Amino acid sequence: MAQELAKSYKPSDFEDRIYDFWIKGNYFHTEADPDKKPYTIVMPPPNITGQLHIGHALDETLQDILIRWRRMSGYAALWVPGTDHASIATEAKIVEAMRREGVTKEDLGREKFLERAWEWKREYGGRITRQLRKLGVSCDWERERFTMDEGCSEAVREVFVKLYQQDKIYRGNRMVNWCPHCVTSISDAEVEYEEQQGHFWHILYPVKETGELLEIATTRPETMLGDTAVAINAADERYKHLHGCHVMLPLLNKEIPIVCDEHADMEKGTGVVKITPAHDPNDYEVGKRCSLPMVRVFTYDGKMTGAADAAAYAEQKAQGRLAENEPEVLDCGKYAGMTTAEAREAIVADLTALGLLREVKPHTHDVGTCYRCHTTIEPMVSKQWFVRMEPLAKPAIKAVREGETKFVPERFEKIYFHWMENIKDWCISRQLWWGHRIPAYYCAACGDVTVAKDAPEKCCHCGCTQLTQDEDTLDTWFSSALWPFSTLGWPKETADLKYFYPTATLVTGYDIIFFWVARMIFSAIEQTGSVPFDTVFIHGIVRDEAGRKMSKSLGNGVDPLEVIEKYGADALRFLLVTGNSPGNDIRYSEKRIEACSGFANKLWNASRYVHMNIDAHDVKNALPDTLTTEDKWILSTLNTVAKEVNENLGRFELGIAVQKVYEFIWDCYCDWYIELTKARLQTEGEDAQNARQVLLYVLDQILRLLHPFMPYITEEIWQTIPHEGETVMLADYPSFRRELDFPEAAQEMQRIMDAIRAIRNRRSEMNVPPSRKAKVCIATKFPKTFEDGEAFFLKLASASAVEVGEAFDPEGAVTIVTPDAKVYIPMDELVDKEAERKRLNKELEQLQKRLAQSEGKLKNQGFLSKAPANVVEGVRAQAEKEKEQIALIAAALAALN
RNA sequence: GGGAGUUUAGCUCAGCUGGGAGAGCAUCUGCCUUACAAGCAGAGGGUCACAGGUUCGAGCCCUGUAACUCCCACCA
Repeated sequence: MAQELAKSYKPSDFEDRIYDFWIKGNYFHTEADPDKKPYTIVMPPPNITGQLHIGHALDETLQDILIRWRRMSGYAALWVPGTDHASIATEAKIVEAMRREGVTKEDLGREKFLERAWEWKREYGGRITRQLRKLGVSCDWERERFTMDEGCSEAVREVFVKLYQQDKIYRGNRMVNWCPHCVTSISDAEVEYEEQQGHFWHILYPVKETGELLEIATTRPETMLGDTAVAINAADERYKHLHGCHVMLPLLNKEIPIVCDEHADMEKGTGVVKITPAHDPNDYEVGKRCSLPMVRVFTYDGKMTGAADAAAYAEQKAQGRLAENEPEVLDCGKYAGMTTAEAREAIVADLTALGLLREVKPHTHDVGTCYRCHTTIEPMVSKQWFVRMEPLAKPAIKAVREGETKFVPERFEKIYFHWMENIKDWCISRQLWWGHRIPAYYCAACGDVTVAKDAPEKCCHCGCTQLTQDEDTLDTWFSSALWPFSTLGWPKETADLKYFYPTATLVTGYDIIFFWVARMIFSAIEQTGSVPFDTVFIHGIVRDEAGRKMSKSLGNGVDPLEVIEKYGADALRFLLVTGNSPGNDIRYSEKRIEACSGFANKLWNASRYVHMNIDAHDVKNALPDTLTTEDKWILSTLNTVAKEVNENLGRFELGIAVQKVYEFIWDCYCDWYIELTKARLQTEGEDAQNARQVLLYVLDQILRLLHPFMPYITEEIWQTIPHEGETVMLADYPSFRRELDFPEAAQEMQRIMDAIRAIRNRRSEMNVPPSRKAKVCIATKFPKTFEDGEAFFLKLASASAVEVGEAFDPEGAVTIVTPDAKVYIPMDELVDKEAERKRLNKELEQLQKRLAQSEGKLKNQGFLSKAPANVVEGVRAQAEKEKEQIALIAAALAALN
C-alpha cells in the first residue's frame, strides 16, 4: 500500500491497486458467525451476455453502500454475487453469431449447441463480473453463483417436481404469447405493448339463412381463415333475428355459427365480432364459453399453415394422439407459406375483388411485442407448461400486506398488489435449448409423463424404459425466482442457509418488480416457508442529460467504465446517490460528475494538510485529554452527523446520509476546523500537539463515515495515516458517543462563527480587502467565549486586534449585530455614511418585519394554546432577540447622524 | 379505461413524522490567506404548478384542476 499521499488526486492511479489489496486480504468473505447478526444481500444477477451499464452501476453502488455500512457496524455482512444465464437473450446472441457463420441451431444439434453456449458463458460470463469490480463492489466472490450451476439447477428441478406433485404445475394447450422471431412462447410479463398505426378493415360476411351481409370490423384480417364463429350480443336488438343463424366465411366459403356472447360489445363498431379462438385471447375465451372448435392458421415461425401442417395434424388425429384442447390445423391453400403480413395483404386484396371489403379506417392501437426482440407477438394456442398462480399468489399478497416484506418506497407495494391480484397462470416452458431443461419424461409406450428430479429409468405409469425428456427449457425467471435461497445452498439445509436466510435487503429497479421480485416472494414462501427478504429497496433508472432513457438505439448511453477511467469510481458512486431520493430517476450530467470528483479532490487535499502537520511530529490517532472549544465543537458536530447518518442509512435515505457527510467534510471540517487550527499549529507545545491529534482523529472518523460511499479514496488516505487494523473497510463505523457530545461548546463556537460570518459579510459589502485589517470591538453577554476566540477573529475576520467589553461607543464605527454579540469596527475613514445609513435602515426594516411576525404569533390565542410549548418558547426568545437587535441598530443609526 | 410519479432559484435536484425555503452548477463581487484557483470569502435570485379546504400554523395533510412522465389493461 501507499505510504505517502500523492501530490494530487488521481483515482486511476490507485483504485485498481486498492481493489487487489481488498481481494488479497479476503475482506469481502463472510462466514456465519454466532457472535454477530447476519445481514445478507443477494445481488440481482446480471446477464452473462451483458456489458456493464449505468443501471448496474447504480444497483451495485446502493448494495455496496448498505453492505459496507453494515459490515463496519459489526454485522456478518454477506453479499452474494452471481450471473444469470438469460436464456432468450443468450440463445439469441449465439444464434445470431452462428447465422453469420451460416450455421443454424438445427445444423448443430442440441448437444453441440449447448457446448457452444457454455463456451460463450466461459468467455463472456466473466466479463460483466470483471467490470463490476471496477465499481469497488465488496461482494463475496468466493460465493459467486450462476443460475445454471449445479446447485441452482438442482434447486430448479426440486421446485419443479414439488410443484408438479402438488398440481401447481400443469401442462396443456392454452393461449400463450408467441414470439415468431425467437420461436418460443413467452410469459405475459415478457410482452411489451407498443402503440402502432394500424387499420380497421370492415369485412362483409354473408348470412346463410337471410342472405344479408354482416359487417364485421377487424384489425387482423389474416386471422379470418381461423374464424370458427361470429359473435353478437344477445341483447342487441339489431341482430335478434340472427340468433341461431350462420354466416359463410368468405374466401373459405365455410359455414360458421353466429353465437351470442358478452364479449360482443354493442357500442363498439358494428356490434359484430369475428371469433378466432386459436389466435386471440378474447376469442379463445369465447370459444371456451360457446364450445367452438379451434383452427390454427399460423405456423410457429410466423407463416400461414399449409398442406404439410394440416397433414401432420390429420395423422395425429388418426392415431388418436391428439392432446386435449389441440387446435385443428388448416391448409391455407393459396396463402400457405406466406408470412402473416403477406397474407394480410393478399386476403385484403381478395376480399376487395369479391366486393366484401366495405371500408378501411386508420386505427392506432397497442400491439404486444417481445421484450427481447420487439417482434409482434402472435397469440397462439400451444402446448406449454404452466404454474398455477392462484395458490401461490395468495400467501405472497398476505405476506406483503402484513409487512413481512416491506417495499421502500412504500408506493411500489401498490404495483405489486395490483399485479399479484390479477395474475394469470405463468407459462414457464420455452422452446429454447439454453436453460434448465424441463425434468419431464415422456413414455414411448403409453405416452404418459413422468416428472422426476433425476432422469427416471422407467415410466411411472406403465414401467416402459423408453423415455424421452421434454425438449423445452424453463423461463429464465423460474431460476431467478429461487435466487435468494438457491444461492445459499437450498434445497440442502446448509448452515449458511440457516444463518443468512431470509436475506435482509433486496436492491433492484422498479422495472423488474413483476419479472423478479414478485416471483421471488411467492417462490420463497412456497419453498422455504418464509419471505425471501425483509425489505425491497427500489431505485429508479439513470437518464441522460436531457432526461431521456438511455438506450442503444438512441446511442445516448453513458459508459460507466469510461466515467470511472476519467473521474474515478468514487465520483461515479457519489453521483449516483447524491441528491436522489428512493425510487426516483437520476439524471446523469457531466457537470455533476465534475462536482463529485471535486469533492474527492477536496478530501484529498484536506488529508494532505493533515499530513503536512502530523508527519514531522509523532501524533497518536487518539483524542487528547484537553480539548478546546473548537475541538469540542467539531467533535460534537461529528457526533451528531454520525448519529444522523446511521439513522438515515437505516431508513434507506442514502441521499440524505451522503449529503450530511459531504457538508460535514466540506463546510465544517475543511472550511472551519482546518482554518481554526492554523493559528494553533504555528505555536509550539501541547496545544499544537492536541490540535494535531484532533485533526487526525476527525479525519479518521471522516474516512470511516464516507467509506461506504467512496471506498477507494477513503482507503487510500486511511492507509497513509496512523491507524489500527488492516483496512478502513473493517474499522468501526462512527456512531453516537455520549462522551463526545458537547452541546455547550458547540453553542459557544456557533456564537463566534456567527460573529465572524457577520464581520466578513460587512467587510465584503464595503469592499474592504482582507489585507486591510481593523480592530474589532465586541460587546456581549458571553465575554469569555469571545475572549477565548480572539485568535479566530485575527485569522478569519481580518481583525488587527480584538477588544471584548460590555458596551462600546458606536460613534465612527461600523456596527454589526448578531444574536449574541454587537460588533463595532472603528473604520471611520472607510465608512460611506450614506451607504451605511441605507444598509442599517434596510436591516432595521427586515428585523421589524420579522418581529411583527413573531409578535403576531404571540398575540394569537390559538397559537399560544395549541402550539407545543417549546415552539412557543422559541418564538418568544426569537422576539426578544429581535427587539434587542432593533434597539442596537437604532442606536447605530442615531450615532451616524 | 385504471393506477402511479413529477411540478420548489436560470439549470439539475434535495427538503425525513406540518413549526421561519436548501444544495450543486450557472451569474455577480472581492481574494494566490501556511491543503485544495478543481480553491477561499461574500452577493443576487423562489406567489414551493393552479384553485379551494383542514389547522394557531401548509412546500409538506385533504379535495379538485392543469401540464409532463411512466406503469398496467383483451378492447374487435
